Amino acid sequence: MTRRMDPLTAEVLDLIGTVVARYHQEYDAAAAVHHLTGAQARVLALLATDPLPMRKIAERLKCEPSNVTGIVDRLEAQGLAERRNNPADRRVKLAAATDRGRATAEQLRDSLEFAREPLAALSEGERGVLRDLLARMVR
Amino acid sequence: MTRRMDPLTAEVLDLIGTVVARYHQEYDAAAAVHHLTGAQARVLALLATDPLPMRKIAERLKCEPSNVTGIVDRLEAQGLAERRNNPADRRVKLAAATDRGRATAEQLRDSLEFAREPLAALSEGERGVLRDLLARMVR
DNA sequence: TATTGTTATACTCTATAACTATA
DNA sequence: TATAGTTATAGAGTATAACAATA
Repeated sequence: MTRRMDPLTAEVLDLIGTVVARYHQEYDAAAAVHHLTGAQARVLALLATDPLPMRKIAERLKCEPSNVTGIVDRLEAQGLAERRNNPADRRVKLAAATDRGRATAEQLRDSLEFAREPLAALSEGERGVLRDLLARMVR
Repeated sequence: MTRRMDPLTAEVLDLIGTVVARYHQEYDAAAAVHHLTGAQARVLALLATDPLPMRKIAERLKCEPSNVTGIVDRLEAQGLAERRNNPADRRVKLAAATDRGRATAEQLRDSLEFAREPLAALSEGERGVLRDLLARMVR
């Protein structure tokens, strides 16, 4: 059922594994500065753009809705998010970032060292090439 | 203390975020086929190459040594790994993959859909460019 | 009846601290 | 004393199943 892959693809895959590991380290460290876990920071980043029903957050995170309850609870406990009722459908609760939550999300995004150190090693032209290749991979 | 980043860098960072998310989905799904969690699969992949002291595994995973105990316990319970004594230093325990463990690790690696579908969208020349850019990012 | 969010439960991963057996 | 591994503990994320409120 499995298939061998060519050496170049294996090499790229290995590098992506390294990038993935590095990305998580940096992301979690940046989140920890604000006393947030990675999952909490990810949800806060989602809410910073727009309020979202709990169910939609679960879809974005690709996890079960029951898990979102706890994550939003912890954001709420830190005053970074709040739950709002939806008059149009009273079953729905909208999670929304507070002003402090939005400010934290912005700081978090701007402080991602990952964006600077590793990417700074590339010229602007090379970053453009990288963008195009990644975009086609992810498409 | 934070600094704005240029739009191109932000775009690349976003793409990397997408790649990271996709990578984890695929990796965890591939691991689940073998009744393994992501962490267990990662340790098994390490052991497939060479036996390692518990302490070294923790360093590679960048986690505390106490966590490795449980992960290796679960691999051992499935007959995929075993602990061996080190005669040279009897404090050390070497975790080693069993034959079944090595076979599982190989299947796991070859079954990584991530390597095929997204990377297949690129030509061999493009994969080479991607490898070089990622290698320079990662150093 | 179906859907939204929550609660209850159990498992894994994580860090911290204390313990053991070696060195 | 110091080091390797374990145990104990607590917090967080995860899936599953059952539940209340609402549609």
